[in-house]
Amino acid sequence: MSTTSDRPRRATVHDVARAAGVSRGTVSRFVNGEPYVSATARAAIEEAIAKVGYVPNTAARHLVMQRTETVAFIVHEPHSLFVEDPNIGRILLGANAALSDADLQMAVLIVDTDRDTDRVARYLSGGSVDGAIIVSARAYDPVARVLERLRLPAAFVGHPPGAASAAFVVIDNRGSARAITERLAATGRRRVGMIAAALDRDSGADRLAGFAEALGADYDDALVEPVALYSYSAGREGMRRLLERAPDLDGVFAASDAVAAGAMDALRTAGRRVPEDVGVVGFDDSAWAQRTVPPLSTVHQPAEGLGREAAMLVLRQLRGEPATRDVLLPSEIVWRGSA
Amino acid sequence: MSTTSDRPRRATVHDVARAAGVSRGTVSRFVNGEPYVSATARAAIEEAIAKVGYVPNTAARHLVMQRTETVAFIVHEPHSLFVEDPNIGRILLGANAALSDADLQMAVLIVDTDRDTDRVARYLSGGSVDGAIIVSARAYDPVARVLERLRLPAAFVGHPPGAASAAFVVIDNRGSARAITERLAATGRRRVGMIAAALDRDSGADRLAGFAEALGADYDDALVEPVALYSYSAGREGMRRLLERAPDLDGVFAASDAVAAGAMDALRTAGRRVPEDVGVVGFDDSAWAQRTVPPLSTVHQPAEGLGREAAMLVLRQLRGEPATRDVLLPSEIVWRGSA
DNA sequence: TCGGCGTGTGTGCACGTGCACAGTTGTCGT
DNA sequence: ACGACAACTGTGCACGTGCACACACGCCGA
Repeated sequence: MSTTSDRPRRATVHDVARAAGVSRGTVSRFVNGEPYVSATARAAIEEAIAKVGYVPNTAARHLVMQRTETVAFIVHEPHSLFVEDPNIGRILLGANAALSDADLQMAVLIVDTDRDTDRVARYLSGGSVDGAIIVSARAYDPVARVLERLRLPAAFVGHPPGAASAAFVVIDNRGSARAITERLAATGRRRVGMIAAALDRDSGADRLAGFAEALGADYDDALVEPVALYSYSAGREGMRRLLERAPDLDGVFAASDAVAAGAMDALRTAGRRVPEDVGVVGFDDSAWAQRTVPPLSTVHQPAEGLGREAAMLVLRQLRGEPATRDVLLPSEIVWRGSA
Repeated sequence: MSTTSDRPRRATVHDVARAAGVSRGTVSRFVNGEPYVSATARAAIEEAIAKVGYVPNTAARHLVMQRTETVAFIVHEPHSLFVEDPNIGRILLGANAALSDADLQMAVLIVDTDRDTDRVARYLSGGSVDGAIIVSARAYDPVARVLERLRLPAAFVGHPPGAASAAFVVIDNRGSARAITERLAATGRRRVGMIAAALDRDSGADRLAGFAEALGADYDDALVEPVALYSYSAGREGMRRLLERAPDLDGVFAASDAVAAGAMDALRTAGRRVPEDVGVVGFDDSAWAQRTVPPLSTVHQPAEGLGREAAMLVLRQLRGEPATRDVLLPSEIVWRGSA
């Protein structure tokens, strides 16, 4: 006798109809809040529902409605970073809040290996979701292509890869990077470097572009150290290498707060004081920023807002409203003690 | 014309059957890998599936199979902590990996407000999931009661609340707390205090019990500072208050690494050196532990393993196997520089 | 008195699948 | 030559719901 089979049979609309002495149709109308249900019927059905413990069957409803009331939240990121990067968690929470308010469910899909890609593509094709929110997709993301082929309402956090004609929500990475680099330079730094992360994504490339723009003629290729991920360990290693190459460096723009925290660790190990010897600025204003010593000067990024707005974009498409194509959220510099 | 309606009609088993010149039944058998499908039929169906781009409809399958191939991952935690606590993310990843391997989906449900509780209870009752993994449920958790009423296969990370007859996976919080407190005391500390968090949960209460056990006759109520959450800010505030009350304190056991990190911040602000003036130990061995200065001595908790084992417990129940009632995962002390 | 209308109710069909069952072949042993 | 049996295929029903449609009733104006 399996645990599954001795689970109590779930009550259906038939059971309610029988208990209330009306027909299935009337129960259905009541449940969906339609008009043309008499007061006596209402009362009888209400009581019957409570008595038999009726809850509409989701699968049956999905089948007939051709809707699942579920939106996929796709994170295209190594597992380790999903845990480490507080931004992703905050984006997820923002999206979840907006979807919950609209009574939609969220299905979290974490894409790391190629096997995951196949699994997710199959899942999306199976009609299990009405739409999708995609975080940190890279160039020529196969999942993004599947989404486009299915014409599934979607919204990207960050610029969509390739020429995808999809909605997205962003902050001005380039302008913000330029602004904070200028501010760092204005503290009197002569040799300013950058630990540039995730250059295969727009966010990473734009932050580097803004950095270069700010320095203008002073920009020096040799002071840019590219690393793969927005992670603590990448920041530490990057800083170590950069310091070897340019020991006279007196300012660093790290592509994210996690990277900056790692960089500060490497600077400390190398015996440099922050901010006396080297000024450090980051990007994101995540939980990292307030817990480094000294606290980090950085660009505040409204992570929950990004998630919420992305969810809104999907919801609007679901309602058939003309898509607001892209949303730009404001970001601002937060100056603390690290520079 | 809504965006929804001009989405291409999805191919069904009928379309495949027509294109391959066979009947629905044969296609169904092929798709589900059943025997009794001729080689010629196989080839024709395979080609037809590729041609029309067929993917089985999830909702229809769920309806007829009375199974959704989905397991809920329920986090009963304030939103802020979901982002801050790396443990939850790691538990989630471990569970997700195990479920993915079994080709099951994961639905993340975050319960914070009472409104969330209702929403989640409704969702679970709707038959949308085959089972559930519950993280950090508190005493008399209404969601846990719903689960029990529905007889839904479930597994708790940590002890289930109340007298729920559910499976769970834990570490030995009490024994580990005792061991690390003894080790801390053995470094010659005379006045050892504790910042005790989340006493309304077994994990929190057990860690306090282990602490008291270790000190034995030396245990002093006045050196225990209770705080609500396993959070950085709670740790900082708790340490501040504890230090006011007991300035002669020379050792602290913090109930989690995040709490310990906050405590170290407060100690630094108060001008105490770690570990010279005050020895600090934590619990979890999360990302926090390796990034405090100095790095934290703590209890290593196999967070991903907890998630994976919880998923396994649910999977076993789903297969109708007799439930392994509880799993105890090993934990060990990691000694670094903070004590 | 009768047609029309607004209100309330019941019934059949469709959604796309899995599965039990009933056929239809062909082969092999007696 | 004929039944038994294996290999394969097609058809009807069920899963639980929403929706279109048909129908029943009371009331009002002509």
